[in-house]
Amino acid sequence: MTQNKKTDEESPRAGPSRPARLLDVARLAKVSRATAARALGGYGLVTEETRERVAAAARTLNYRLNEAARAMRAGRTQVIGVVLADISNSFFASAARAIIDTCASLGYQTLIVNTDDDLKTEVEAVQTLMEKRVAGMIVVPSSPDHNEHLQKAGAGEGRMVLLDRRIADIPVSAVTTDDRGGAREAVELFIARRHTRIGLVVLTAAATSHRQSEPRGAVSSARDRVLGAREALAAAGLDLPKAWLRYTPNNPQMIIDAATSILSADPRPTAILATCEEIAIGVLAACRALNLAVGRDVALISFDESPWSGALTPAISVVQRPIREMGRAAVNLLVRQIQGGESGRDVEMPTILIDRESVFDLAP
Amino acid sequence: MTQNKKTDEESPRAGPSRPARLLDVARLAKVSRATAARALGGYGLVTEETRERVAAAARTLNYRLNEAARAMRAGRTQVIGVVLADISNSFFASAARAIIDTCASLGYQTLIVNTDDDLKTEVEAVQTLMEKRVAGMIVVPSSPDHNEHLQKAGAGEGRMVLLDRRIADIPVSAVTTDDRGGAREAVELFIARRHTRIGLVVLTAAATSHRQSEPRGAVSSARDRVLGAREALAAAGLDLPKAWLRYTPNNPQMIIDAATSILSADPRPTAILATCEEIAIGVLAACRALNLAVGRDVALISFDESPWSGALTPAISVVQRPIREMGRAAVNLLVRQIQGGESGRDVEMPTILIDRESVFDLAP
DNA sequence: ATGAAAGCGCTAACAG
DNA sequence: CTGTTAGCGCTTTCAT
Repeated sequence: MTQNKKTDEESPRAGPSRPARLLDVARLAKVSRATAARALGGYGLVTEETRERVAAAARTLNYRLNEAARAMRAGRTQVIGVVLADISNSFFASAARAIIDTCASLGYQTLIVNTDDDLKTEVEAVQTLMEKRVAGMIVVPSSPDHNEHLQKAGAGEGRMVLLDRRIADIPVSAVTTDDRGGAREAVELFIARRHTRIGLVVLTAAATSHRQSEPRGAVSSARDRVLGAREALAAAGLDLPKAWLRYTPNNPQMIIDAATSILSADPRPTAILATCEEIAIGVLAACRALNLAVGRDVALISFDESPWSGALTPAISVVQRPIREMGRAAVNLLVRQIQGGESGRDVEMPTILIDRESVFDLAP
Repeated sequence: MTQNKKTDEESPRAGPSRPARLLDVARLAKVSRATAARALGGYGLVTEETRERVAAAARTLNYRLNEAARAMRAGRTQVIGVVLADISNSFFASAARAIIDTCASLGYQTLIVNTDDDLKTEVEAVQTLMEKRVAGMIVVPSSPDHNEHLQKAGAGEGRMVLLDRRIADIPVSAVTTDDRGGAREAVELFIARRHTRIGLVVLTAAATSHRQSEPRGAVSSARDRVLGAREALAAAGLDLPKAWLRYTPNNPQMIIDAATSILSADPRPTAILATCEEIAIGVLAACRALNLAVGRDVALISFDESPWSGALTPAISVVQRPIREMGRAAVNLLVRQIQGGESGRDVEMPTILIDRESVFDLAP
């Protein structure tokens, strides 16, 4: 026991397989652990010469910081939590791609949770992520009303950024798109092509069956798109009868039913705005079943560009949103909050209307 | 300093916000940390009565194990790494959904890395994940040849399961589908509908420009699909001229070019098998540009069911693969390896041919 | 059956 | 400018 001081020296790690620790680096560089930490971490005071010796030692030993240890010490991890409805949905998948890559480039891991737009699952997910001491989270909120869990998480230690959907009156910044403007432009295009009977199929997590009136829990992006469409309609003195507006949850058959119901109205609309890719697919399916030709009998514009929209015959016109940029922006905003403590302000990104063949001109 | 023993007792954690530690639970239950750990962890010997007292204490304090501390102690995390080409691709997105959910239900986090099917990126990703001490990884290998990095990771501490693609001669189990059988059935359907000029567009990460001959780095799934198609062709005494077979990397324009080139051959095939969704989209686009109608001029079968395949006019026939089940199986296999030490064997799942309208009957 | 105590690898407050 | 040292919360011998 008297020789304990030398124990370190006498027990080099067994086998070359075991990864080097900070202590190993310090020893090789002939400095203390503290100095090595300072040199590597780039904080505190260290001579240039020492710094280099330590760096060299780290390189030869192929040293990599043990993140578990750091996380434990710091009481928080290098993980960013992402709470979204469903990663297999193409919008979220694209956003996730951007988020993951941006996080990786900034040294963060990304932990993804699917909620299927269920509020209870979301609350639990946020709770769990806080317990896991994530550095921050990016949340696509499933509801515009219930936000206590977001308040709590966003206000406290855990930083938060909302994606795709805003929530009024809470101090959490959001990255969204100009959904209202996008919808307005889309409807304006219909009108310019002389359509006057214009229908809307809207996806909402909140709707439990297809309905005409706006469901309570409609999320900001859905609401804004309806709002924008109504604006354009009103500006042209056009009406939006209840029979031409349907809300539907994200279920293939229910979407088809909603679209079918609109297209079976008398008179039926000659143009339809679909608030997302899933809706557009449902409209396509409904048209098929009703033997209506998109681009000839029914004009169609969908939100969100996807790989197939330009490949179909007719090619589908879309309101394109900068999904990758949104994901990137969300991460940057969040990381700035984590590191700098800045609150950061909301970001709203522009949409682009891509006019293809699905919007035909309705001769007068 | 003499009173140090009592320090613990005298300093309850500041504020109720700070999460409870094991020590807090132990104190409330009037046992030592060790006993509390045993009771909660369900190992070692503990009286039933003590166990219950500890459980109750944990419940009242809302205790949750600090994973960072556990990870540090254990030298490994509760994280499963997933290395795939691109999470925004619909096949991988669906697989990821299943993987994430299954992992979550088993208490694992999922860390996803995108490689864009680039070998160098993949090698780095595997390396990084090992350094992060993940419990195991699920890899979609970008190449059938270069596998030293997988060998090293899979053989050592880090457990590994391959997804979607096999690699010969390495002791790492894989979850795949019967791509060969699927392709065979697809071509047999073409033949049953009296098609004799059948073309193939194949996606390979390895191809640098579209080519007729099989590129060296073709991944097992791509190779098997070609193999299956050739089998069916051969069984019917049919030929596959070079002009009707193209390999292309995953780039929209290059895919369209490949499809266009096949459809411009003289004579041109009346049926085309697309090895994945992206290829199908490219074929659709090429047909559009060449003014050829799918389902009338060109029969089409694609691998992988997607939301739009049934909604198009004509509805597209597909070789459906059980993507969710594949993801689930991969996680289960991996976790069994992690926990039980079992090696686990390869899993090959069946495909289902869904016959819709894109395969018309070619009257003799 | 239970408790005391020794670390896992890292950081930071403090002393030189 | 550098070293000493004390933990972060958990697990796991080794005593009792």
